[in-house]
Amino acid sequence: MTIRLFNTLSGRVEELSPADGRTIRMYACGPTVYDYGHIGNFRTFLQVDVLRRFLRLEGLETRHVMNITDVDDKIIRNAAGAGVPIGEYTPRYEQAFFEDLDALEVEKPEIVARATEHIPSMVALIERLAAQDSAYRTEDGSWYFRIASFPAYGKLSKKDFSGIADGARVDVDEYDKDSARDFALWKSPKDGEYHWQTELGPGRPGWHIECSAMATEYLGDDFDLHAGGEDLMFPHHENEIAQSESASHTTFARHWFHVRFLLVEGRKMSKSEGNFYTLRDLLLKGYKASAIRMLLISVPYRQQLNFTFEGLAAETGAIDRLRTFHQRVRTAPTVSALNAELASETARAGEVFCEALANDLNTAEARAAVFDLVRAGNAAMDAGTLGAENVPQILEVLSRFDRVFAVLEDHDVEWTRFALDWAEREGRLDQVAPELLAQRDLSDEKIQALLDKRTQAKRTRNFALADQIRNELAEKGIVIEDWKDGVRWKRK
RNA sequence: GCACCGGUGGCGAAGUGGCUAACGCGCUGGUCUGCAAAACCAGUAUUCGCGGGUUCAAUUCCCGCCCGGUGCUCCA
Repeated sequence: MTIRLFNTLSGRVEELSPADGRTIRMYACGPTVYDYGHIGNFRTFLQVDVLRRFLRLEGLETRHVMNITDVDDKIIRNAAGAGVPIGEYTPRYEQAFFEDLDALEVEKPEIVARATEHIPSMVALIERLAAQDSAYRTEDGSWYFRIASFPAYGKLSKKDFSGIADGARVDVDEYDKDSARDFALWKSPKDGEYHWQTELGPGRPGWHIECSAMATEYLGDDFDLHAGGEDLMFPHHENEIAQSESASHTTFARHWFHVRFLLVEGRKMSKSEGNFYTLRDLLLKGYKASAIRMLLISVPYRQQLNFTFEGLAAETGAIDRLRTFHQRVRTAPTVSALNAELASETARAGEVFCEALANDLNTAEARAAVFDLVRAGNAAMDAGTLGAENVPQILEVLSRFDRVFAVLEDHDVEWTRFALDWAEREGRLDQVAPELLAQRDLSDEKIQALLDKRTQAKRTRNFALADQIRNELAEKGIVIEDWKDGVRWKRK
């Protein structure tokens, strides 16, 4: 199937295909590991995950590189504040980042590259630029990229810098560089800052150079796709293009994928608005990892998603319904005759699912197709017309769905427990929802004992006692369901 | 201020120059139940921010306005 995706560079929806016919070589800007990731960060990583999962569903391979920025101004500042070297400061946040990705079922890229482990590649790239006068050194020993040397500058973000590129020199004294727009490739150390001794002199890399160097090292001078949040378009990605193409004299990335920012409760997310949430904040409030994933991927990546707690609750319900259906299809009684109408609805759901994703990753339409199948399937099961042959067909579509959405398998309880353990270690139990805290002291055995007591009460028609036990458990977030074959319960 | 994107039912949203405007959640009713819960079924926008225009026909195209968001000195 032809996969069509919006390309920021051309401003149009275009076919995405691997240059070599089978492997998509892609680079996605990763995190700066100075703090815990927030839901805005994760929307981007999740949408890239949806893309790579879909590419693989379509039979392509992926060679996906993600960088870890483990040296930059914020890290240096925070590490200094904590009184530790940056090499001791960043690993815990990098680890936390990957734990969060695990909780969100984000597949790990084939290659994860740390900036601090690729200094020689960056130095080599800067030297190549310097050799052709695209880079220059300033008084203090820093190196800058000369934007005037790259006429195409601005082609990604559609900005016109021709006025500057004309060679008109801006005030040199103020910036100590030739043009105000020129950006740092290599920063000389200020009073005792951490630095590397290199052929360029002592210093540390600028932010943009790490991505250029690592992308090229693992993917070659030109590759298929480059991804990131919309804010990175300018200047970060523009600068990557300038550096890389100046050095290689070929196209850097052919396709550029940018994920839109989200709103939280209708407002832009910011610490001052009080609507800034990390993944862990939400888990401790009692929201499930799967619901967070579902909400963040269900709105197509170019739309401005409004992230709300009501939406989170809605997705929890939607996932329950899907999981219940999945289970029901596997265990429902069947008849020998194929339900032809259901078979054709199943086939259509499978087709629409892939077509929607192939059409610029329309996740909303894709999941709608699956819910259509859920309704049709349930109706057939209610009517007792589910054919034995219908079952594998439906399961195949669900499997297809889940290879991209990854929400059918229930790992929610373990991730919530993980977050609770983390909160305890960090002394953050005060941030945990009371319901979750109450549940912590409630072992499965205790719950079972209470349920037995309730069943006994019901048997003697002592409904007042039975309901009292049910209410007590409900207050602690334990939901009871009386089924024909016995009592089931779950942690809400 | 300049540039770009969006404004669809109670909420999140898909979509299209003309077919009953998807889907999820919620809500209402029903089946089931001691009552619930869960599950299932049914119903739930004469209408797509506001005003004008183009057209046989606009939510869908154009113009203006209002509102939200993003970028314009490294926030996904």
